[in-house]
Amino acid sequence: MHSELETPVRVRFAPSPTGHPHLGNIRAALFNWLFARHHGGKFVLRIEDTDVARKVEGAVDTIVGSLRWLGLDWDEGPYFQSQRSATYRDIAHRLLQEGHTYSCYCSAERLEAMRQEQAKRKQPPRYDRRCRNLSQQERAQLEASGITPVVRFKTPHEGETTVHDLIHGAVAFKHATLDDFVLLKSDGYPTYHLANVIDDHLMAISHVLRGVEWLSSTPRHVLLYGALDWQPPLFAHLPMILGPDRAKLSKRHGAATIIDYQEQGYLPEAMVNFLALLGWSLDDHTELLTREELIEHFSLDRVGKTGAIFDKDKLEWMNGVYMRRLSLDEFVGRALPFLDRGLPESVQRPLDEGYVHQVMSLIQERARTLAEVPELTDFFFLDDVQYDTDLLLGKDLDTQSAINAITTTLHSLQGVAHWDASLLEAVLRPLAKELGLSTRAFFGLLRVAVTGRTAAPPLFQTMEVLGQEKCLRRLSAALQLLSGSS
RNA sequence: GGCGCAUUCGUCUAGAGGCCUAGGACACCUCCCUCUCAAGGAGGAGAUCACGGGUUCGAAUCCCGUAUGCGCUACCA
Repeated sequence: MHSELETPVRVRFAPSPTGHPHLGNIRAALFNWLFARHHGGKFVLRIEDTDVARKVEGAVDTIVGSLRWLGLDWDEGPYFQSQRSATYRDIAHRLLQEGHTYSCYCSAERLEAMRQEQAKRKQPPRYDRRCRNLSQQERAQLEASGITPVVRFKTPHEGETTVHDLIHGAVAFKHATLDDFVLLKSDGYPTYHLANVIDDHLMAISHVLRGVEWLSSTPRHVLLYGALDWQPPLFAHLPMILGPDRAKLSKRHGAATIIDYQEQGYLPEAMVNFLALLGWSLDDHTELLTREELIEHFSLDRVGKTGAIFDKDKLEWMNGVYMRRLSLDEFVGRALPFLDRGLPESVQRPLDEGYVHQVMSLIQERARTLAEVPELTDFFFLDDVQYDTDLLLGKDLDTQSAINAITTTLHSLQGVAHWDASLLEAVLRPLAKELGLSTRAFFGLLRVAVTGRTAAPPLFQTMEVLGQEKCLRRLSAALQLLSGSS
């Protein structure tokens, strides 16, 4: 075991481009990044694209895009394992010469049949090592038949390997429960086990921080390091992020990729804060931490062991907090793309920036995500508002008094010279009294008339932003509606 | 089936033998503020610390079993 003082911290995020990175992957990336930044070390990005068949087009772009969006900058890479085949072959060759591996000619069909047989007999499915002790002659024969072999590792039959995990402590695995795993596939590409060990060593990775689903294969890696006579890195297996059903998070659980959250209007800084708290905590009360605080305090010994269900409600709350903390300009800048995309077609583009500013100042503290900004504010941008006439009438407001109230309001507002919130309030509040209506009923009526909805930003400010002309027009329209229905 | 890991309020978590009649946060409920909605403030409900045995004067914390969940068990990563 080496000390942290002598070895510079180098960690890596090594996703495979077999799909878009989901929250679990990204959380692993975040922890690696935080660990690197905390220790002043390096964060390396490596793409593990050794599975040609499962490769997904565009996945690398999403990986890069996700990291960029969250601000997880890397110091080296991306390295692509698909471009390092020669290295893996060389080292596999060395392993073969040193007697740590052997070629296996078994067909997929035979392996499948073997596994079925084992399952039937309730035996653990494991390669039966048929090719491990082939005679020279048998080997030559198989070689001549044109079969391209895979290369397997000679796992010791006896003994055990103990993995020293920084989070879980010592975990022992009996060699008898491991099988002769494949190092080189018949297509010439290495398996994860080989490529991962070689690259981590060659790239001088000091700490491997990865999901706990890798814990079971770590003894194989440790065995490989031993065979190569290399010093293994330190391991830390991170707890899993679970779906609401407590199963490993996947596409089945709906929004699982980080890009989904970007589209749903979450702020990257909120996302980082939230993800950091999934499996890590500072103390018994701190929930909100800036990126700098996260870097300053992050440590492996405060990483938990238990899988965490992703709690979207809490994310929403946290996102709201971050949205409210933004300066108005900043908020407008972030909301603009969502408005552009989310507002009805009928709204004239480009949006008037000054007007957007005024509107945004009214809903900044009300929105929990950027994606809900358009629906929260569309009435500010539309020419007319549609709503159910019934909304105008409350429990203590009949049609006649509503008509009366709006008519009076229209009169009072017609001549208002300085259309601003305080003046509107100065005019309308006394009016409620005159009309014998509660402010609740009266302002509620006006709110529906002017915005088309029962929940909106404060009435007077809303009216100020909407402007005199639009307000009067909508008030008149409400009057029409009421007259028509009576 | 085998191997491994995990198990504290619905959820995220604090807790590293006495500070715990278990703390915080989200969600939920009530009240206050109030023109509605948010935000904010004050309260509330919510966990026999999976269960059973030990160890100890004393256990959520240590040990051993059991149960449950999850992961791995591929020429996937």
